[in-house]
Amino acid sequence: MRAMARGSTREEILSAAAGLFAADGYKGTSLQDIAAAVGCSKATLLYHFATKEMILATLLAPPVRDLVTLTEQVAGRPAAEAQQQAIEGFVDLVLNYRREIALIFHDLAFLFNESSFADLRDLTDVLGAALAGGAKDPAALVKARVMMAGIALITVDPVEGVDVRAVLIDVARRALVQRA
Amino acid sequence: MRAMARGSTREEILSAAAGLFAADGYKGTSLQDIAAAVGCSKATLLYHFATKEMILATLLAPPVRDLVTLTEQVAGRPAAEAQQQAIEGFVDLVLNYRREIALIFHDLAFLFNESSFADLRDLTDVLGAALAGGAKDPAALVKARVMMAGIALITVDPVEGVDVRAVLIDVARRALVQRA
DNA sequence: GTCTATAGGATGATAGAC
DNA sequence: GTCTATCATCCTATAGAC
Repeated sequence: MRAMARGSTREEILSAAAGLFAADGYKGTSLQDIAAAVGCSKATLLYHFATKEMILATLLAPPVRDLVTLTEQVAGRPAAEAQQQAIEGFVDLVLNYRREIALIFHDLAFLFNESSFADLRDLTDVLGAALAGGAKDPAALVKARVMMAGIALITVDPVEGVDVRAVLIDVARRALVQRA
Repeated sequence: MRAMARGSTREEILSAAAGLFAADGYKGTSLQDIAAAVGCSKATLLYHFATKEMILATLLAPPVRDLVTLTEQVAGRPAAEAQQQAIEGFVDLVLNYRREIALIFHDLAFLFNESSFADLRDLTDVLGAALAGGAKDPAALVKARVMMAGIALITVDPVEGVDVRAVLIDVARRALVQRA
């Protein structure tokens, strides 16, 4: 047989890179790391992809494409309908591309896995339990985590003209507190 | 005067590092970058801090300390009371340490600022508007962003034994959809 | 298409003068 | 305490043989 049925080198590179980027982040992964995982040389990587960043761009192209599609679908619909569709569409998109999205947040994993900050996970688990309001089911814990992460992430890009504190508390209560 | 009243070199290093880590991430910031920002040599940095990681650890110590305090405070209280306190306490903690928390998520900023992915911000803005359900006020947009980020971040650390999709859709609806 | 070899530069950290 | 000079290592990317 001339070539292997599965996985041309190019696809093996993408697969290995996806795993390494998700585990160690983009900057935390070197061409050497990818080459070792694939079992080829760095030069081979750069034969198939012009630069390291092109590997990342190729990996992220499908989720970005789906995001474009989703935004097009919700555009111009009645607000309430668009909202429901945006919620379900975004959740599905995220679940379909877990690995690609996880690599965006690699520093989080880095921190949680560094020995010096190992307690962090325990701390957030305790806080998550409190946020779940005593509910012990996994669903409540997932919701608590979603809210912790979401609140933490608004720090990346501040918003003007709002009482951010009040808004964050409100959205967390809506999401987490049982209605009477 | 023997020494400057404000900012010993050590504190100038911490201040410069905080800004650079937040902007470019921990791995994306070199000792050289910090030294240039402070106006000293790399050797001076490493006189004050044993390693680069020690600079990060020093920076993160206060928020971690506050997180410990918060978890202690909610521990052993009635669930409903603990929940309210956890929500407010966590929001305040995040707002108090915006910069320190932002550095954890630097890859996000990296992606959004890379020219190849410049459209991403526009896309998420459109999706955020849809998630806000037609509401135009900044508060609704903040809530939409919180939910997008929170949902995206559950990919970092999957949960077992739940219908994740259903839970995510439920928490997003609770947080975002106006009640009748 | 894949390799070895290497260019050319940045990195974290150290040694030792002042 | 701060510096210059340097080490040893890593990095992305290229050149050229096969």
